[in-house]
Amino acid sequence: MPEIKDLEAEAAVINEGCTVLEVLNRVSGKWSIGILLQTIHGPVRFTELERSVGGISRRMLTLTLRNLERDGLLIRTVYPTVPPKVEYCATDMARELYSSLLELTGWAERHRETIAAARQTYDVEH
Amino acid sequence: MPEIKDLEAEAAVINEGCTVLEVLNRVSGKWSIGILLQTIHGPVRFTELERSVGGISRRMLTLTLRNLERDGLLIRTVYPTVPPKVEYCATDMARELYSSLLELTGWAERHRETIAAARQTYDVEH
DNA sequence: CTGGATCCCTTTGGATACTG
DNA sequence: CAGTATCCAAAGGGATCCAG
Repeated sequence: MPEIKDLEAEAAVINEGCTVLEVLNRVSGKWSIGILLQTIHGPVRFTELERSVGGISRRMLTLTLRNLERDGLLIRTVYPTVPPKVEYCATDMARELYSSLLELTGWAERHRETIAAARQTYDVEH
Repeated sequence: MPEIKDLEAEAAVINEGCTVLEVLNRVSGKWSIGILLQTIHGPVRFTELERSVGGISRRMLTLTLRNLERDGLLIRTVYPTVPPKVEYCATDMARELYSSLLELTGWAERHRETIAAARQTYDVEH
């Protein structure tokens, strides 16, 4: 069915798929987006995050912050005071990513009912 | 820092975050996007997918297909022949989702170098 | 051909205690 | 305050065998 040209396009699409997956892996963790949300309006401290991101454990907070920092989505600033003070703030790149993610929110809202209906149908038949 | 209005906006943002997470959970599996890609240009058979989506096991192919079907992203058509023939095809809703996901590809490409640099910096410091 | 069922390993994430 | 270290439970996913 597909011509040569189509196969080339197909290969490109597959590459796109890989990239999409890479992006998703950056933010698909259980807590990544929640943390990003909190840091997008300005610097936030560790303990603040621990409270505002409900239910997260210290370990996962640290791990997620490290990953986001490593991907250049978060800036970590240490103030050498006693007691220590550390602030996390989203980068411009992260804010831009967030905008793209809002696209997905739009999609979800537009199709909310269709999805619910599909679930309904599927579950009835199984 | 935030006024009342801002807190309201904040609450909305948090909800958005949840919705984004819901969407991501639909396609964040190891294979979901790869499968979606293959079914977006037309009906594809089970065995075709098994071959074209490299490295996937039968179990995961079945599971992922079921999830995508349940979310209304895939239509499963059974032809009551011998041997059986089943075709999977992306819905319009899925195609639309795919477009939104391409936004993320765009983001990734625009910031590819920045991300790599951040990785570099981070890894050197740790 | 299209799966379902089972077993097992790896990864992810939670709870808790400890430290500069 | 801001983590690190350790242990443990749950989920994700691969390999294999079986069935309509």
